[in-house]
Amino acid sequence: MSSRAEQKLRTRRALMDAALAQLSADRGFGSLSLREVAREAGIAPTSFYRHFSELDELGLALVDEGGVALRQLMRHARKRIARDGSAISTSVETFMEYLGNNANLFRLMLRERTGVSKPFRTAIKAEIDHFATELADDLHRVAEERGKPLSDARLVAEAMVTLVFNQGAEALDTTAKEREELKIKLKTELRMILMGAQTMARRASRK
Amino acid sequence: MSSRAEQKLRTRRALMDAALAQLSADRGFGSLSLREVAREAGIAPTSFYRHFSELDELGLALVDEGGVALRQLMRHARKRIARDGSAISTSVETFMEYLGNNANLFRLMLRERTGVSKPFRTAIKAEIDHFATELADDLHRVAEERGKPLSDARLVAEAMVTLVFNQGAEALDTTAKEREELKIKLKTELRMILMGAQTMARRASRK
DNA sequence: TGTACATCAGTGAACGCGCGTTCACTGATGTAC
DNA sequence: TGTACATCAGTGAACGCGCGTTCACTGATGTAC
Repeated sequence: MSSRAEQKLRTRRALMDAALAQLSADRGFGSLSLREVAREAGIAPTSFYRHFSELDELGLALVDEGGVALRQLMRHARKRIARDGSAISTSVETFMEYLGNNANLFRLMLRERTGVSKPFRTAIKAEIDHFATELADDLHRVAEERGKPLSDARLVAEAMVTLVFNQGAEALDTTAKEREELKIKLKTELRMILMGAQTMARRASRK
Repeated sequence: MSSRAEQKLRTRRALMDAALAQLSADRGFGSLSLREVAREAGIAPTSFYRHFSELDELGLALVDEGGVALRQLMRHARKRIARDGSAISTSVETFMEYLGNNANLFRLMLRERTGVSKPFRTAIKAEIDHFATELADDLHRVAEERGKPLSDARLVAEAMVTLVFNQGAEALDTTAKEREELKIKLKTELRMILMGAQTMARRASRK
């Protein structure tokens, strides 16, 4: 690649990093300004347009990266589960690890998922949907392997994803100690859903 | 009350209603401006300060009203449950009814619950917390009455509230048909949690 | 390898806009006597 | 009941500010021959 093209990519990255760096519990993507992001990235406001046609386009590029992180997370969790067993506990641990290592990326995903911009909501919903679908497949497969049938794996997966993401959002700005408590709560909640779904499946087949 | 004081209250209400009226799927409280709300309420921008010291103060007044709506909702649901039984189904129906009748008030609560302003988050968390506490009490009481012990009623209540509020947020901008499907999903999810919690309690006591 | 030309990331000045907030004011309503 | 004064919700002009976006430009990098 030409050094000019490389430099362009570097500036693009600087813009995305600058936007990410501004996010916090009290700062959403919606409150960023193009001028501010450019300033933080060290370029003139007008140069922004060499990389994105508007600020939201940068945001959607970040959402894409968030989707990549989610898929990595799932791959990683599967490997660990294959090694250690204990699907729920390992999944929660892996999720919380990723959360900590990509705090602002997840912040963006978690907040804009229910945010004000339709393109953001749509893009993030698609990523989470994909996540839920993979989880549903896993649940189904494991249920077959263990001979413990499950009622409505897809619905179980969606409920789990809802709980995981909500607790994740809470975990973002808490102390390590509170985070440990959140993990325990979350694991218990997930186990309840799983047990409930197994019970419902058993009762349904007994009829 | 003096007619002057009455008039003041009327203007205050007009401001709050104007703000509420601007909310939608694509419009959060954070994107409102003081000037816009005043314009919509039919007063000069400067007059706004006769009623609130800043826009957020108006928003927090709306959150208070949201809290009142939540408590009404719970009272209403209890009455209907006492009459009709079927706690989960009746609760979900009542919740969705309230949601439809106070769409923008709930929109505010649901969105700002994870929003960018700390005072909003704190105030809404307190309202939802109160809601969860009451639900936990109910769950506990019913469990005793029916002789079906429950593992960790508070945690069950929190998980239920999370699921109800998330599906509620989704239900706000859907067709009547999709909303019916959401209700069914939600009821099933709540039953799974409840059953799971009962199963866990039984297993724990068997040891 | 050297030269002439094309590309294009980054620039700085300039624009019009809606914003929050201040200020001194007006005039209807309320109150004291 | 009438009068003189106090209160205060609502006003309009004015301010400075940061914003997104346009434009014609510069000069380093890339390319064709």
